[in-house]
Amino acid sequence: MSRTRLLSDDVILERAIAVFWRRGYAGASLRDLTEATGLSAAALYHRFVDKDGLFVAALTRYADEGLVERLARLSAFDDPLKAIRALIDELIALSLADPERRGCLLVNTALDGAPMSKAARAVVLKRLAEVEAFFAAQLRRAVATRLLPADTDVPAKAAALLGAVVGVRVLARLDSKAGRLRALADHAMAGLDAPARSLRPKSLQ
Amino acid sequence: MSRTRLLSDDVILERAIAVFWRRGYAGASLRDLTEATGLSAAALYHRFVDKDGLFVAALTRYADEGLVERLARLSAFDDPLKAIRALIDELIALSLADPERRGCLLVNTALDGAPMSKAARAVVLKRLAEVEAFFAAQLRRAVATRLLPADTDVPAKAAALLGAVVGVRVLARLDSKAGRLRALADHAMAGLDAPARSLRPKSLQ
DNA sequence: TATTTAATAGAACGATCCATAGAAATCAAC
DNA sequence: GTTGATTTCTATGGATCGTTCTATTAAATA
Repeated sequence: MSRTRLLSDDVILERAIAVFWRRGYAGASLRDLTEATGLSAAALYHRFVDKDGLFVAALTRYADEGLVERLARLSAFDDPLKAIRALIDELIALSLADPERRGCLLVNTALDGAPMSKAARAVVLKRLAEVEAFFAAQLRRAVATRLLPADTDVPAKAAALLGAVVGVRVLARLDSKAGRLRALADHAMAGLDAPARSLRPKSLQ
Repeated sequence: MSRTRLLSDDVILERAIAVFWRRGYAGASLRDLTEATGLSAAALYHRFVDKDGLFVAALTRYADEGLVERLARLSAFDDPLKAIRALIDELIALSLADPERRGCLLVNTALDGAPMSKAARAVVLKRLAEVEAFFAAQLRRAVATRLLPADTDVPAKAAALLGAVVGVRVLARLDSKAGRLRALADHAMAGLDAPARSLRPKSLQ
């Protein structure tokens, strides 16, 4: 009963993601967005209310696209530790494959200081929490199958792994050769079956 | 032979740092900066040429203030591994002590997508490289004194530690209880004397 | 075909952006 | 007190910001 849309939401968001990814929220102007999407500002506003609405939609789609399938697929691995390592390796490969070195839109947004909506922040928190939950689930499996010691502090290790992933994504934005990122991954995995002990200062024990 | 300055560069940069830290580069308007510093835009431009000049000066001062003394002091530790751990712990304490949860200005800037000068990016790269160099130096000492195995891959481990620090700074911006950050630190230290082995997928060895 | 309804574009909005020009203010040297 | 150098403020420039108004287009329904 109405005019058909020239562009699907999919296409628009795909193009908007590229802009936000490259420029950040505050750095992405409406002009950038209209040029990239091929839609007028009025049309964008008609669909997404305002700039922040478009941003939240873009963020959500970015996570849906890059995270959901990946976590589901890796969760099906027989070896939970290999699932963890595979996730990190895939994110490294993604980072290295991007000639623009844009890192991860979610992580970039987490550090974006520009004033933005609570909704946008909430998306970031929720999606990173999904990654952490994935790690926790795999670690629990690993403990259950005795791949890791029974006294493993699963939440702590899951948080540490999330930190490692974030580290990879940030370093990937700087310059970082492939070797550095892999070193980070190796280090993160090595820390799993090596409970903190000798290296921890006495004062902190 | 001229009019005396109302405010020292120290004071101005201190206040400008607070603005850039809270808002990011693109998010910090000249209005924000003039209000925070108490100086007119013209006066700021007279001293720092343009917004980016002020930003670079602020970034540099931020690093000089937070990094130089700290790295020098910790380098004097007898135990190099304790020096590493102390740096991480101090950064965690700093992160937790900030009620605004602004993280680290250098790391935030590294991820800031907004168009900014090469000079600003260069400052970030240089200062984070200093942290990595500190880690590398301590690791070399640790190897020399047999605290770590002789075959330790120092550059790889240094990069991994830098990644851990970055991870701490990012997670600290999200919500992150103290426990999560300490878990990350524990994990990072644990990975040091545990060379990657069993957990590394066969395909990657 | 006429009507309805959503999607779109163009033009313009006020606000704010970064930046500058010119004058006023201040202090040291003479 | 005059001169000269420098800092500062006021005022404002043009550009761009995010947003909205109005009108047009195109498809679905009647």
